[in-house]
Amino acid sequence: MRKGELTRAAILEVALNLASRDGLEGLTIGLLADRMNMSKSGVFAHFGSREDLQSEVLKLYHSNFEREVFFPSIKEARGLPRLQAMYARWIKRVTVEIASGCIYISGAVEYDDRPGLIREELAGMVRAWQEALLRCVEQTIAIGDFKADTDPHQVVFEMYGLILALHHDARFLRMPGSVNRAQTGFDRLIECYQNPAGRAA
Amino acid sequence: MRKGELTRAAILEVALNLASRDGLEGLTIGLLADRMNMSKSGVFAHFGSREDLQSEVLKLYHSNFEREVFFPSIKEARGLPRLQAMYARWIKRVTVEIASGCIYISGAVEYDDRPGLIREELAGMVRAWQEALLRCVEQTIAIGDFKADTDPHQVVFEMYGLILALHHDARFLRMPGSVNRAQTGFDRLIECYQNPAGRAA
DNA sequence: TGGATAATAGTACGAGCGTTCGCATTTATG
DNA sequence: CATAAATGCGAACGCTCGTACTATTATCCA
Repeated sequence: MRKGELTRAAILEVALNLASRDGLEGLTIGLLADRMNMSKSGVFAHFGSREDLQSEVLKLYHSNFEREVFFPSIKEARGLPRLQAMYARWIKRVTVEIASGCIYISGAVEYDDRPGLIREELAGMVRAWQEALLRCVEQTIAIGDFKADTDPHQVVFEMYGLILALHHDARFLRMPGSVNRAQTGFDRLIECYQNPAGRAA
Repeated sequence: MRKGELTRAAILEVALNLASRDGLEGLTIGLLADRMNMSKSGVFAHFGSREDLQSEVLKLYHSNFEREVFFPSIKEARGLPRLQAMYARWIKRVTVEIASGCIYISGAVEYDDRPGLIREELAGMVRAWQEALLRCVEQTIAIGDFKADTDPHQVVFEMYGLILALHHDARFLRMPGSVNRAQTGFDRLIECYQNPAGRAA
């Protein structure tokens, strides 16, 4: 019982690395077994199916994302400080993932036309993150850090775009300076929507 | 001689559709043969290898992109009008591709860590498009439509981000209103960088 | 420490992959 | 019309995939 859970966790960690590089659809039990110095069936026995394995990897990625980006940020003060913290931690994470790959981003492409459990789970997680951003922007408006006529969906849309561009230019095109551009774009975004009167609260 | 080139072109068109949906790596000779009502070997005989097939599909996609987006836009007047035309046609194309898939975008994820001919070709095309945008932005600055201290790379970066966000939200998350947000974001971008004095030319 | 149980290895299967090759058929040309 | 070339089919190869089933080995608890 104890040993099993241990190796299962070890398998999942290696699987997360492989899936980050090759995508969840590129994750293969054979390669995973090689990396673990185990037999295919030995690895497979820990999961009911490949889809199960993918789902567990996805959940692991999600909880890592929450731990590194979301949870630390909501400790910041509501409004602009919290929004900036979210974005800063997000960029920090994606910057690391330029080398390893980002499952939220690669998964969005892999599963944009592939129905099934993984697609639904992944879309749920991405939507949850966007909604967390949305709530934060709404609070930023309500507090008075952003202008009252700000469209919160628009802000989230553009934030996501900056991150996607960062991932694209840095990881695919290997372009230097992308991190700075993602930050500059966010600064300009804030400047545009910021309330000149300052917060009313 | 004649018949061969004809079916080859027909194969490439179907292959482009499949690759748009499933990605260039998801393109399979077996499925392609089914769609063509041909045998696998019959399809294969038109190309030296699968990589050749992928490369030809990619070139076909590229020339379609140029024909629909780039070439019509450079007929517009240099500066802001041309930049706006480029973006408008780009959005129009991606809007259609929300249903079919965009190979530039899916390919960027598929090949971000997969070295080889296809990666190099794809990266070259994407870089060429970004450089075309870059030149256009530089002209927009030189003409005086944009402020003189505008960073052209930053503008291209943000334009690309808006398109990526559009593709992500509309195709993966099936979110309505994404096209409008991509347009709104571009309008705000122009407003930020536009020269208040107007063009000096 | 012994016996139940969990964990892993080994093997095999059927399917799909890209690719090769020989043969039939269609096509274009003298 | 005949003939040479172009074209496509069918079968097979070696490989990898996910998965199922059976042994064997390691682990845990009484």
